[in-house]
Amino acid sequence: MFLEIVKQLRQLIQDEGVRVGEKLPSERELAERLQVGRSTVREALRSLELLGLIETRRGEGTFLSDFRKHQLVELLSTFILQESKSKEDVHLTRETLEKEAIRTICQSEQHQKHFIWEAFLVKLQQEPVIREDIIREIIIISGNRLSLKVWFLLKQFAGEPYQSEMNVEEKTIWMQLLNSLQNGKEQLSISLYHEWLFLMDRREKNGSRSI
Amino acid sequence: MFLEIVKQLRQLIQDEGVRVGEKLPSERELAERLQVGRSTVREALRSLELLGLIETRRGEGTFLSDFRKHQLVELLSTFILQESKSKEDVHLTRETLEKEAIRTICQSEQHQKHFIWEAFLVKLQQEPVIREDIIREIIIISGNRLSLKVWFLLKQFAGEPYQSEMNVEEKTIWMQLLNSLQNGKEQLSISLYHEWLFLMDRREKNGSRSI
DNA sequence: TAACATTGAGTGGTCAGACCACTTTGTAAT
DNA sequence: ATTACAAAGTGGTCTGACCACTCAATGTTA
Repeated sequence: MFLEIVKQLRQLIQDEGVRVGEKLPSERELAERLQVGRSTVREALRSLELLGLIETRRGEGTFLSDFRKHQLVELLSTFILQESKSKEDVHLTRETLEKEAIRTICQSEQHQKHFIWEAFLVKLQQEPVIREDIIREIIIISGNRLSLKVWFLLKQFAGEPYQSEMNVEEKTIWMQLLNSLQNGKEQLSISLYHEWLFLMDRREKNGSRSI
Repeated sequence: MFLEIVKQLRQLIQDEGVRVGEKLPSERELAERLQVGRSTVREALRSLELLGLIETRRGEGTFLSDFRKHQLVELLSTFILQESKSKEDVHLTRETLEKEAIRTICQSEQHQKHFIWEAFLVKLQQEPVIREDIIREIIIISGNRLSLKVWFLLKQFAGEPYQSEMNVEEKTIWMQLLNSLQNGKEQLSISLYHEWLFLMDRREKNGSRSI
């Protein structure tokens, strides 16, 4: 069973003391050492590669990669999102993550530290202001990397409105929201966020009011 | 690249409308249809198998399996969850989804319909009361299938506390929470939920107070 | 007719060998 | 010393060949 090979590979990596970034034995050598065919070794290696545990470079070899780069979310998303036909669900879940980021920021002491808002302010003041950039900044500030990853994926599925830029109305709201966040006013922040959503919604229905 | 084949396989599954438990085309047929060698198809299939997305039975064929059975968690958790920050992220994201479900229920008109609460009540009144079942019911009622799926995955990472049963204290809170939900009281519901989280937290630190 | 045994087609599991494209390294010519 | 070329090594892919197994059609027997 090729699962056995996966196991043996892990054992071999451990015994050999292969460290992150270092090279593994070649496929042909592994096949000989594990006493199996090369194709069997490859099936195991490709599985580990799909998981993001190893990295292969043609002509060079196979390397142990940093598993902090794991592709868990990416992988699962392709299978989860495929059946979730409802765009509405994607939207709602994405908005959930955004709102929670806002709440987290307000409830933590983070919002008091001025330097945190620097990047945010810069993005909001320069032209053009891309929605995606602003929201991403908010989630980064909230500090939950997993949320950020999930959000990033959902955003890709959500498509349009995020890739375009904010109009004057939206920017006004976000300036208020920034202020509200800095003062840790949760209720007000959420209200402003909802107000922004409402604006986006109307814009989408009315057609090309943007740009 | 074999990643391309993984992608194409997904597409094929979708186009063909293969459902969970049903049989996929044979490796030889797939090779012919995708215009690649059988070994390449196998590398892709074995990867999906390691993820638990398909199941192969010698002499019979390859079958689409329920993604909920995937062993990804077991495989990756040893690598990923070593940093305590990761664990915390998982917890927080999971709680985010749970809270949002509560909010959604309160804000919709759903909570007024009595029949919705039947399954919930049954689960809460019978013994033993498994935490996981209750929360799942809440998210189902909220109606966001995508959230449910993401939550399901995170729950597996979260591990312990969810698989055991509630004690008397917890059940009391949940009876109140149920009542609060039925009346659409958002603030109160969230407060009760937080109270429950606090209880779980304390229980975890104090050790084996449950069962 | 019913129960059993046999056979063959189809399937995944594995292997060996052959190319290909690419990278690295060693070697020879300049 | 630099450059140009050749060779070895590596992953990527395909082919064909077995094996072990399952299942269903077929044939055989009671």
